[in-house]
Amino acid sequence: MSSESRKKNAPVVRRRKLVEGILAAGRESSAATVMLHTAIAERSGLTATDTKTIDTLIRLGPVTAGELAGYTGLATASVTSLIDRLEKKDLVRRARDSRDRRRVIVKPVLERIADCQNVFGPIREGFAQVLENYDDEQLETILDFMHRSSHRARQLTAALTARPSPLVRKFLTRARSRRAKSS
Amino acid sequence: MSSESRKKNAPVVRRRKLVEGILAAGRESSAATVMLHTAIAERSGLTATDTKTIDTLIRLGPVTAGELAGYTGLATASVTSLIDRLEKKDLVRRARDSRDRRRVIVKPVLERIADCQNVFGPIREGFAQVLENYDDEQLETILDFMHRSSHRARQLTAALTARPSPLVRKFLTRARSRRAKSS
DNA sequence: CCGTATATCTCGATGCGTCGAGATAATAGC
DNA sequence: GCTATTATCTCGACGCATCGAGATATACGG
Repeated sequence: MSSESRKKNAPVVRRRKLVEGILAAGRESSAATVMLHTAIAERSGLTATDTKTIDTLIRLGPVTAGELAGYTGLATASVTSLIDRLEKKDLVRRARDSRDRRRVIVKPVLERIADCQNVFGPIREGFAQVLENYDDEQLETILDFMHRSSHRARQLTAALTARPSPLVRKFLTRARSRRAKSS
Repeated sequence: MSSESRKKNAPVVRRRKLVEGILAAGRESSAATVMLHTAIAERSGLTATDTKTIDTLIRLGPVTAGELAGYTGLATASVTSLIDRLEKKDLVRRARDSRDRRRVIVKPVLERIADCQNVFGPIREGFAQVLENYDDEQLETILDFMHRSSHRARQLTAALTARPSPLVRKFLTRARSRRAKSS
């Protein structure tokens, strides 16, 4: 954990600066990431909710419409039209659960998604180029860092989305939009 | 730059795997980032455009309303209400250009922004913790990587946003939303 | 001064995502 | 089989960001 105590002396300052720099760079970087994703979504004619949903589906695989409502925090009615939108673009497909035929299973159409993100062609290549600047050991570090930081990002997201309770959340949402109007 | 030629042999495979892993992790990570930002924005009652604008202002400093229209790709009417929204929350302030009093200079209220992102308190701390896993040299690598990759992200965003010409873009935008409806 | 160009704003309209409430279909218990 | 429950969908309405067109204010050239 802490291995800075046996260093000379100024190194502590150096480290502080490093950490500071990375945190700043992190903000820049995530802003850039968001912009990039926005651009991609716009190109594909997707909304923020759409891309969020697709990301979720990629991570979790097929889920039911109800579960999607849970993950996205949307009303079931909204989820229906969300699925409609995505299905129209063939990014997901509806399938009925054979066990419980009321259920709708939403499956991501991975080829189409990857394809639609063939925007990702140039992007992939672009980032691959960036990686050429590092040796294997450094890449290990980077990989490890990405895992850790994205894990942490998810934790933080969950904490923020923190629905104190499924119902209170509704209440808060309403209060929020009202506030925005009146003020 | 390239120092892999004097390595043994199987390392090539290992490197391919590493790069592959990082690219995959990168997608995961940026998805997580987007989600986190969405959550933050929602908490603050901001729209995607709002946060994008704020990011722009942080990077560029004060700009005129017209320039904002350029950067965001919005109509001037939209920019007006955009500034209204942000000003209402005191995240930006209007100031008249003394040289040309027609101009409205939009200044980010950095304290308020940082404050509003005091959501960033926990976030900052969260990521700082992640950094404790690495020694100084590794942090250097990470910092360098973040700079390079966010720079690349901006390039790619610019390429995507690529307005073939200021006017054609309008046309494309219209075509896009129309497509979404008819289909 | 006076007309033209520029920068922003106002206003009314539109599109889109979301929601609540009720409808529909399928399951589960008795 | 009948009823209560669950999962999703349909419908109508609403909020909000965006837009186009015209209004207002300022700058610039003659």
